Order: sequence, then C-alpha cells, then structure tokens
Amino acid sequence: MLSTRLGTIKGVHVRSHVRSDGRITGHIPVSPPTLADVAELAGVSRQTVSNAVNNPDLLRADTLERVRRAIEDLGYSPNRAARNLRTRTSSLIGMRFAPAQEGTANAAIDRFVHSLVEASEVAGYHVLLFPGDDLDPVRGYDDLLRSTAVDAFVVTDTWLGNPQAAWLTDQRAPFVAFGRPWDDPGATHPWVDVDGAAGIRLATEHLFDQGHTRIAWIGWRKDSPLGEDRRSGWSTTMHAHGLPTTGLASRVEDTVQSGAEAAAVLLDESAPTAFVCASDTLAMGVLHTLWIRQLAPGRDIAVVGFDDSQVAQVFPGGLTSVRQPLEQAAVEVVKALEALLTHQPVENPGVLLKPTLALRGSSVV
Amino acid sequence: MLSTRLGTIKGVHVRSHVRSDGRITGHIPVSPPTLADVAELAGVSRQTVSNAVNNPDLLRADTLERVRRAIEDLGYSPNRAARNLRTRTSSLIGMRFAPAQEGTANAAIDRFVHSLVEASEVAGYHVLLFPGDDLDPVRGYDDLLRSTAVDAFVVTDTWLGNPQAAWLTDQRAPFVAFGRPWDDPGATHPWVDVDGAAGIRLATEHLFDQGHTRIAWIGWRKDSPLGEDRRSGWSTTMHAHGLPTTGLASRVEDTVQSGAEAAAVLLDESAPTAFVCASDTLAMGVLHTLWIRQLAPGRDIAVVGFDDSQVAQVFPGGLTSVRQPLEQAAVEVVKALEALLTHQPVENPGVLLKPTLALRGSSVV
DNA sequence: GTGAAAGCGCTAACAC
DNA sequence: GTGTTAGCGCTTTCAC
Repeated sequence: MLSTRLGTIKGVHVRSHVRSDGRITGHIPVSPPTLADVAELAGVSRQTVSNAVNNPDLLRADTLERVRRAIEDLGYSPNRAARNLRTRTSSLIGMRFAPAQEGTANAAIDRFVHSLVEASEVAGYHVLLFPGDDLDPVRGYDDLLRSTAVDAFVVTDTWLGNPQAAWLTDQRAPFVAFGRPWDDPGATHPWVDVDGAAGIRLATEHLFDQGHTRIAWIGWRKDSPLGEDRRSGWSTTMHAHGLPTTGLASRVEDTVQSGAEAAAVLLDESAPTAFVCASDTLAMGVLHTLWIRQLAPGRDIAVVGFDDSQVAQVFPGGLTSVRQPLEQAAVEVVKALEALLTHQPVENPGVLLKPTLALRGSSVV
Repeated sequence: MLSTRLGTIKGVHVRSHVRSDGRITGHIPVSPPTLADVAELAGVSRQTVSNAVNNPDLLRADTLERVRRAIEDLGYSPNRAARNLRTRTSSLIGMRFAPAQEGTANAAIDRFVHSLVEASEVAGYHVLLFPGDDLDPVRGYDDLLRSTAVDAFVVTDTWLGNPQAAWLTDQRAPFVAFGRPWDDPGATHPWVDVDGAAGIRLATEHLFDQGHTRIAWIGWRKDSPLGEDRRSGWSTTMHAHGLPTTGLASRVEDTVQSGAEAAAVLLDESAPTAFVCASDTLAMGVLHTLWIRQLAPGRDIAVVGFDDSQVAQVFPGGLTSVRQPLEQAAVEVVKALEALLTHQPVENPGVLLKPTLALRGSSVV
C-alpha cells in the first residue's frame, strides 16, 4: 500500500507519494490527491470515483468498497473549486453581518447566525459572512452574486425601505428572508419570521394573570412595522380584557436611555404597575428607572422585555422576556433555501413561528 | 452597444444578449458574462481582459479603458470558482463558530467575528463559518482543508488541551490563533491576544485609587491558564501596594451562580469592599449577591468585570469592565494572515494587545 | 503590450 | 456498471 502524508509547507500543499503522473515527490510542493490519484490507486476510471462520491448507488458493492478504501488511504476530499466550477454551485450561503450594536441588549442576529451555521451544515452548506456598505447597501450582495460566489443569500434586515429584498428579487437571486416583507405584502420570496404580536400577547396575558390591570407599553416609533406589530399584541390583549390603554403607551428610540425616560414619564402620569417592552434594551431602561426610584422589579413593578437576551438571563433576579425560537427559525430558513435551490414549487412562501415566554423575577414575585 | 441584462430565473442565470459564441439568447438560461464575452465586446483577447482585472499596469491606457468599459457594460465579475481553481486560492478564511453560550454574559467571540468580517473585507477575504463537532474537534478543519475550501483558518479556542492548533501545525495548514498558545510556549504559529493580566491590573489599580484596600478576586479554576494570567494581574497589583490577598481569592466555574456563591462566601469570611472578576458573568453573580443583600454596587461594594459585554453596558448604573480591543485584534489577525499567505517571513509570531477599562457605576460613586 | 495554448479538478453526457 | 470525452472560466506560461 502506498504510504501518503498530506499537508502544507508554508501554505503550499506537499505530499510524499508516487503521483499518478509518475512523479515521485518527497515533501516537494504538489497538490493534494485528486480524483485521478484515487482512480489510479483503486484501478478504476475517474468517473467511477466521482460516482462513488456523488452517486454511490450506481456502483457495484465491491467496486464501491475498493474506491472507498483508496479515498481513505489517500485522504482524498474533492476539490471544492473544481466542483464549484463544474456544477455552478458553491454550497455557500451568504449573509450580511452588520457591526455589533453596543450599548443595547440586542444580539438576536448573533444567536441566529450561530443557529444558521449549525442548520446549514446539516444541509451541506457553509455560511459566508460579508460586511455591509452604508453607502451602497447592495454592493456586497452584487459582488457575490455576479462572481457566483454563493448559492443564495439569507437576508435579515427586512425593515421598511430596505432595498435588498426587492433588489435581489429583481436580480432573480435566490434568497430567503428572516423577517416578513413588511413594506411589500405582495412579495413572493420565501421568508421566515417570528410572530412578535403573539409573543407580546403571551407577555401581556401573563401580566394580567399576575393581577396587573394597568399595563404600560414601551415600543418603537410608529414607522417600524415590526414595532407596531408587537404593539398590537399588547393593545389587543388589553382590549380583550377590557383594560384601559389610554396614556399607557409610549413610542421611543430603541435605547436604554429612551426606555428609562419613557418609564419615568409613564410612572408619573399614568401609574402603571407593569411594563411590556418591545425589546430587552427598552426593558433595561425601565429597570434603570426602577433602580433610581428604589422600586423592586417584580415586587413593586413588573417588567417584560423581548428577545431573551443574555442581559435578560443574567440580570439579578432575571428579566422576563419573550424568546424567539431562533434555532427553529434557522432550520426553517435552510429548509426554504433547499427548496429554492432544488427548484421545488414554493407552496408556502412565509413561515411564522411562535415565540415563548421566559419567566423570571422581573414579573413574578 | 449591446444591451445586456443579467439575472437568474429560478436560480438559473439568464441573459438577453448576443453571446460570444453567436447564440442569441433572450432570457434563456445561460451563464453570466465571462472573460470571453468581455474580450469580444472590447475587441481584445481573453488574457488582456484578465490582465485588465489583475494586472492593469500591463495594459496601455486606452486598451485598459476600453476593457474597463466593456466590463462595466456587461456587469462582468470574474467567476470565483474558476479563479479559485486556477489560482488554488479561495479568498476565504475559515472559522469555527461554536454555539452561543446562554445564561452567561460571554459574547466576546461574536464581537470578534463582527470585527473579523470587516477587517477581512479590506484584505479581500470573506469569512466562512463552520460548526464544531464535539466528537471530533478537527473534523470541520480537516474537511475544509482537504477540499481546499479555505485559504486559512482563524482559531479562537486556544484553551489548554485543545488539539486544533497542534493539529493544524502538523498539517502545515495556514492559521492564526486569537489567543496565546498557553499549553505550548514553543509554538511557532502566529497569534494575537489581549493582555488579560494588564487589564486586571488596570482594574485593580482603579479600585485602589478609589480607596479600596480589601479587593477580592473571583476567577476560574486553576487549570485555566487564561484565568491564572488574569488572576496574576490582581495579585501583582495587590502585592505592589502591600495589600493582603489571603482569603480574598476564589476560583470557580464561569457561571453567574458560582460567582454569586463565591461572593457570598467572601463577603462573609473576608469582608472585601471590592471585587475584581475574571468575567462579566462572574461579576453579574457578585451583583446578584449584592442585590440579595441589599448592598448598592459602587456605593457599598465595588465590582469590576471583564469583557465589557452588553450586559455590563446596560446594567442599571453600569458594570465597570475590562474591554478587549477586539476590532484591533481582528485587524492584527488579518495582518498576520496576509503575511502568512504571502509567505512573508514571520518576524513576530505573537501580538499582545492592551485592553482598556470601561468605567461605570459599579466601581465609581 | 498583446495573443495563443494549456490545464487547474471536477462532473454531465454519452458510449460501451 | 464502468469508461471516454468534453468543457466549466479562469490564469500562467510563452510567443510575437
């Protein structure tokens, strides 16, 4: 049996092995083993090796076994670039990864990426991250698309007025959105989203169950459909129980400071006993105001956030928060991606997932 | 001028354009424009187009301009797979992205990835994420390496006993570590790290400046060189000021619960007035204990964490924390990667960066 | 400065 | 079931 060792010297692949082309190489820079090397060692044609890798069912059991052994012995792995060139695929999913938001509790996208990496692996994909360009939001997409560097995109920033989804649709580029097409109900691209309104309904019901009747809402500005959707979860639940909402809602920027200020005003003017917030960031603002006023979260005033961030989890006493099933979302995104890339008929372009409520000390005595 | 529109229909690229091979295609599935298409339109050979893209200096100004215009008109972008195959490079940097840690404040890796994506872009690289395999820690690396899917790796989990760095070195695979080779001082691979001891010295000095003399340490178990390094920052500073350390140190698991318990014990037995912690997670544990005991962070007891996590930033009053310069670390990692991949002589395999201290209410009155 | 030829490693199509 | 042929799109020689 040929003894072969693979590796790279200063970035150049080397191998000590008698090559298929007859050259004898002892740690002289050469390529990793190719299909041809495996074919020669196994005594079959290159195509048979290819079939052994991609369509094993086509081979006779003994041939397959022989080829498998040769692959094992040589440590062969198909060259990605060659396969990509030939099949016009890359097994890569592109996703724009915007800079981290500091000073907030927002990290849902990071958690989503973790899940996406895991879910993609199962489907044979890897995740390629690319940065955004503030001046030209489609630049990164355009570059990757035209150089056929990725098979598809996952788009996560689906806010109002974001041109990416429309642009990708226009380019007929395969993509799945994590987030509903808020600004375009007629959009036909596949998407996966979490039902924020349902999450806030859970939160509000929970507070009602705890005996609260004056439940305040702190959310985002009116031009955020996502924020308005979450807000509707609060208002519907309040109305369903015949509870007042007047003077109990506030719409602010998504910062701790804004949340703190909104909470102070609401406490002074409307005396709520509980707060439901559109984000953990805003909820931390509320907790900040409670801290200043020496009010105990959970005991004096209840607070619920949204996203079940690390902040919610490690805050002393804990912050009750709506948790998005991001692992599940990633799985659904990959599922949609696979359907898209195998040209399966799109039955259901939109998948809406139900969040859960992580109960902690800020809302339970 | 030829009018050309690019796109994909159901994932297949189409173009309405008279092809270089003479076929007239009107939204019939074909490939995106190739070098040959550009060459034809510009009236030059394919190699000249290649040169225009990769070695523009070789062309005469007018030729270059003509080719550039053709590239622009066709919306040409070199096919990545073809280029990768030919050049045996991928412009991809692989990094293992382990599942997110919940229930902790740890998110430094996420922040690092954000920075890495930005820094890589500048050098013409993209970041490819792959999941870990608990049963076989080198599997993901091995697969990508043998299929020549990435040019290099960034290794972030350099804890004791981690086989990846040694394995990659053995495979002669190009990689840069974010984190020192704690277990192998003789390691020759490039690495970038943050001086944790210096960070903790900053923190301890700060507390000393605030008038504290009984400063406790809560760190990790002794088998963590990273933890012991940070701990040394505390002990050296204490000794330098002639302050006692006996009974003021605790080594525990990196969880909120452990931090809380350690703080309770230390408070009962050694009456410290300040805590320095190896992580924000442990610091949150301390804050939890203070909360239970109705002690005010900053006023009654000072607390400093490590990592300047979102948690530290949004905690009411704020948690003072050592901040790692992760943006800078990413830049240094990419720099080392470029040197490695262009076979520049490695002058300085290790880069140690200085952290800063983010001052907040938990340590300042 | 520009062009012609070759080939990277793989798989689709077809022959046997 | 296996082998042969061709070619994906690019860059690297080497002529001219």
